[in-house]
Amino acid sequence: MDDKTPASDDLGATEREIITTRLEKAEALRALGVNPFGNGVTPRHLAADLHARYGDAPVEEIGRAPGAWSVAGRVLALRSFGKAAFLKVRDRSGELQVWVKKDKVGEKGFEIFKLLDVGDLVAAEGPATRTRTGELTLEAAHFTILTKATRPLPEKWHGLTDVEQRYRQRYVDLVVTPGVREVFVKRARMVSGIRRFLDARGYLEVETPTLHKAEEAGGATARPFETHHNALGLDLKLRIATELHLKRLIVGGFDRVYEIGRIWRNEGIDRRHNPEFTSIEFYQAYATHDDLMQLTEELCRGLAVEVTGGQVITFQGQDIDFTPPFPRVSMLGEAARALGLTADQALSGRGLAEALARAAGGLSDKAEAWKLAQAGGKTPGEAVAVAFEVLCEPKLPVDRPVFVVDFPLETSPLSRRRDADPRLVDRFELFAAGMELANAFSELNDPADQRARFEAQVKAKVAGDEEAMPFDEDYVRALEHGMPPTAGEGIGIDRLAMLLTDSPSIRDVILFPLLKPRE
RNA sequence: GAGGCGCUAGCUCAAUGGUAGAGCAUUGGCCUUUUAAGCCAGUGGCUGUGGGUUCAAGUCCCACGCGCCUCACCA
Repeated sequence: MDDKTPASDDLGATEREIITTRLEKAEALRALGVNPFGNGVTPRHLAADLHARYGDAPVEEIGRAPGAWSVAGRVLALRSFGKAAFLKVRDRSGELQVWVKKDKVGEKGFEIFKLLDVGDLVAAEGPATRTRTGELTLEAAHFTILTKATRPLPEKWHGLTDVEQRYRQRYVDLVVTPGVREVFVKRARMVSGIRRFLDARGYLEVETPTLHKAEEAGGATARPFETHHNALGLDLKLRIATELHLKRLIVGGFDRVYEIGRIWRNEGIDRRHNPEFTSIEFYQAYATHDDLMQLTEELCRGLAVEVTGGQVITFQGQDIDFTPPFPRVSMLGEAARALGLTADQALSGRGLAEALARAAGGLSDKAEAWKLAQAGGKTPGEAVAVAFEVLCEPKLPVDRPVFVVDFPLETSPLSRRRDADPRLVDRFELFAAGMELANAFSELNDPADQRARFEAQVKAKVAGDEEAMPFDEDYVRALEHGMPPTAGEGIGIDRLAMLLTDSPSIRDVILFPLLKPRE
């Protein structure tokens, strides 16, 4: 095979033939004076412009004002009849049928057309009409090929069904798989909706470092990626959260800040986890976690309406009603109840180990039972969190988003203690469809308390907890300068996008999800 | 990290352990109102990779690779 064919050794004969033929057509186009990879052609219209102009107008009405339209896009289907053909052309706005006829486009235009393959990018100009089958159509007076596609698209009817290939070759997936493009359009609309929502409330969008020194890589419980700066000879970690820097900015006087950005966690991959994902964190001074609950309800309802058109969305067959207020479920209360204890007994640890063992004995799932029994050796707060996760989380309502409230102190190293009960913190998590979507709390701004919490984290790390936070001395120093009473929240953008686009896997809402290299 | 399932033509899929097939695409021919266009005739394969069992392996066994699902970890 000649040296113009890409990676010839890897090609089967069929594919080689297709590519070779298309490259020959590209040469033939050059012979006709058409650059098969030219540029400088700007269409004056979009497919949607014609649909908007004519709507359902009958052919006679279109004929009275057929216009002079100019569009460009990718050919998705080609039905040819010798001296005429119908093309399905798609641009960023939608699809439009283009009718190429020899007597309209002329000898040369038709010579160009004969070198067309499905997948090529073309430009067409001419009046609008409606064909006998009723489809709005651009009847080409001028036709040319702008870009020769040298590889074929997948089969027109079934498209690409191999999910691995869809993720690895997203450019093909976007062209041929119905709905994929819409998912990412919706995701973009969702993100811009969040920006508008917060901007309208006086928030400032900021950007904080993604390269963290070892002591900065906290703000969440997760294992970071490690990297290295050559010139500084400095080991660095990729951020696992934006939290600590954003709160430094609250100290600095930006009373309302948010950051939408990529974070990285060096952990497993599954339907709900990608190693890099996008979070939004926002912090509001002079607010409490109660204020943020209301804000979250308004935000989620608004996004549901904006992206799906209604307050009741459907996720994998399950209706979820985003009409506020969302139900509140007490982590402490429900966990204690499931254990047959009072809240005070659970928090003080009285009879807790026995209750955990009893509950574990009643479980058929051995892994879950083990997890529960192990919790007996932890602090009461940690045990309550485990008991809730094992015994209560599966029973959360499925037809509403749910706020889980009343978190124990021990699992919340950055949260402010509750005034009424310092064993608890003013924190909530938002759950929907079995996923944690958001996590928020009134922020701890007492530097001495924060110092103690960090010390506890360091102790846990020494004891083998790989996800415990490092001691961020500079963050404590910032608090010593005085952080106003503040509430903050983080939302998983990807998971919210899954929900609002009814996508079962996080890979369906990430354009290029991480996959192992082939071979 | 563990278990289950999958991997055959460019794409979508077939094939009791016995000569690897079809549709679409592609190539050639016919066709100026089609909607997965149609008709005729062709081309196209190291069956994910490497071992093994067998007279014979796409098929059975082992290992590996990649993916998906479930679980663990996690948001």
